[in-house]
Amino acid sequence: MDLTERKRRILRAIIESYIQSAEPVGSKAIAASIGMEVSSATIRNEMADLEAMGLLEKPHTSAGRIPSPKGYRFYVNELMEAHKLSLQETERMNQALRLKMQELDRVLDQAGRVVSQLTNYPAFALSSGMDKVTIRRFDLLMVEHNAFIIVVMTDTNVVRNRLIRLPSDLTEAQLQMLNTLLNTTFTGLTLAEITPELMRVAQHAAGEAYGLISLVVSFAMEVLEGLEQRRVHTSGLAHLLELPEYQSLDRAQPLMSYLSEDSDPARFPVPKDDPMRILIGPENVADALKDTSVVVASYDIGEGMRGVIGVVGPTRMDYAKITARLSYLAEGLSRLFGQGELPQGKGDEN
Amino acid sequence: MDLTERKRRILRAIIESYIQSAEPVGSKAIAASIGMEVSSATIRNEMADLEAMGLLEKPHTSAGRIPSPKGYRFYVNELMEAHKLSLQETERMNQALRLKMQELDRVLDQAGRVVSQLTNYPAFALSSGMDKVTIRRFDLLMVEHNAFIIVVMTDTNVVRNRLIRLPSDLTEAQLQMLNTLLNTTFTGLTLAEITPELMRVAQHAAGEAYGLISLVVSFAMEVLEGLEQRRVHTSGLAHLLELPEYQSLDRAQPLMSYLSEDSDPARFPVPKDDPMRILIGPENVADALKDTSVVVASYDIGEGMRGVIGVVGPTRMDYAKITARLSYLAEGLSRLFGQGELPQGKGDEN
DNA sequence: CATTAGCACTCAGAGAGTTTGAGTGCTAAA
DNA sequence: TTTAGCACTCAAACTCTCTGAGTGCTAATG
Repeated sequence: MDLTERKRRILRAIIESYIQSAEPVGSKAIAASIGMEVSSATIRNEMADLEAMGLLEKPHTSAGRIPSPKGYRFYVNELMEAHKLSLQETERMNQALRLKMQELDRVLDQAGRVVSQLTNYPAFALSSGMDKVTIRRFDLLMVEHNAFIIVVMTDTNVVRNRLIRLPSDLTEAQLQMLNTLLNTTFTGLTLAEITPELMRVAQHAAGEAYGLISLVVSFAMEVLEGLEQRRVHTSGLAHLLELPEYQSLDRAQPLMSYLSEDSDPARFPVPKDDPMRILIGPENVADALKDTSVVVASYDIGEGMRGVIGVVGPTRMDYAKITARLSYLAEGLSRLFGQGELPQGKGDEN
Repeated sequence: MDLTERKRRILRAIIESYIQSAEPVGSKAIAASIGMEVSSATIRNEMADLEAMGLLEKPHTSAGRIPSPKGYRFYVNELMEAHKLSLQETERMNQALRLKMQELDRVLDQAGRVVSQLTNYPAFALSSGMDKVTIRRFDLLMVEHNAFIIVVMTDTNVVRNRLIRLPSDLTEAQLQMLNTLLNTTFTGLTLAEITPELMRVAQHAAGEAYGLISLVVSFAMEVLEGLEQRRVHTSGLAHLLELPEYQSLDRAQPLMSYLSEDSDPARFPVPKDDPMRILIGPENVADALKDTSVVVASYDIGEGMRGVIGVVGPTRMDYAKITARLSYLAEGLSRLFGQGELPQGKGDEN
């Protein structure tokens, strides 16, 4: 798609004006806005050309033009200039990143929330799961004569624990034995490899403490399961209602519902290769997103996992600004706990 | 407030009709609905009386009547009959409760989500924090020569852990020493009692390993802090838009925003004594809730904490149904982990 | 040949006026 | 005390008209 320099300038002016105002743009306004010595009639001719190429469209005969999805795509690929982040903006994000991030879940939630506040669009955050995680070691800590703590660590350095209370008493020696048995039998196995047969064999070996084995192992399995699971967090949904395109309930409601039912991570696009991806209108697979745009960025969470944060908005969203912020934040997050090391030297992997 | 039996029946019929339809109720409809041998004119007279008492109001002269907040209050206190839960409903809730509940945070989230799905109204869930929690014990587990796990257990039986990686190596003996020092110095203290002076003393005692002390203790402090914190989860916001009273954006938007900014738990009402509380329209403190009703139930989370779940909706919400469901769920939650014991014998306190 | 001025044409949206019908309050009779 | 009857009210829906921003086309211009 080749365009003369003038057409490019006009297209760009139209898109940027429409991004601002959400109102169809007329030839006169453009003639005035670009500092060029051409009349509105000329602009009209150019606009007709751009429309013929499929880059613009008309809501109706006597309105101005609005960009088509194809137009946005061209803008994003060729016309858009990188948005410079203000000091204020980066400071805001840095501050958000510095928050105490205790659990992965909470980090995601937090990340989504920050993005949403920063962009004034709804945001979502999800983690892509892993399915070859194994348990690296078990530790059993005696607490009282009838209670102990299971500590389980995976090969991806995730540590989880649970307190177990028993109806009967337990000796330190028993616990020790159990511990050894667990570490020899159940380490290095993926969730799928922990079979009922294996369980039966282990229970047999455990003698008296055979009931405890299944207790501990089922906890370990829960942990592995939890790591496989992908969860989505959405936030800032209410921002939708502030946008002129969602003043009509008919348009807001379906999208709103779609985004709220955040149970299914599959419905959210995940960038394949690139760290950042923009999906404009019909480029989205999901029907409910057909006339919205989605910008997603991915970041390294360490432990072999990648996190994804994204923003959903009308097709006329300010791509330059959004991509700048999103990628800054994604980078920050990568840095933050991609290495398992926080700037302050806190290695939180819980 | 004394009413004749007939007035009671009429008021109840009006309220229940309005709960269903959200449309002002006319005298004729009522005359037909209650199986009574009276004409609409009589009903009109009675309605005029009820209006004089402040139980009903008119949106405008030529419309039917709608209940006033006072009317709802009367209904809730005296007229409402307990809603019977269907087998299907209880089954649905039981199923939700049976879900694997790993972390408190997730439980809250889940509880709110279930309520919201069950009632078709937005729901919120929050935990009221504790501030006299202390650390009961520390355990340090060596993982590699330069990494160990901190396991911390509070007097409320919450167990948390973190993996720490060090730039330098560490001996088992050092770790042992550290462990003892921590257990003698920092157990039994609330967050406020862990003073900088105490830290300095301990660091001095730790000799070589003085840097590690602050690492571990600051993690412990984070844990205590986390338990003090109250967090809110809202869900099902999109349901608002399905209701006729929120078809106008002007009404939906402020409420939506209010509920979305879930950072501040203070904005959500917490029932003081009763296990269940109903706040009708202006009975709410927050301005944004002035013409909505809120139903909240609290439940025991064990560990001396109480959880709160609630539903927000228009004043005409179906109080009978909502209270029934909410209290069933709250009871279930209390049972579920109030005792620290799950039905299946899983004592999850992570 | 590209550009421009001029003009007729289009059409969504705002505003004004009209109609409709559900519902009320009052009065007089049962 | 209840009821039938009737005049009255008023929001909501509908229709009609007007307005003005914006277009496309044509003919003139450099």
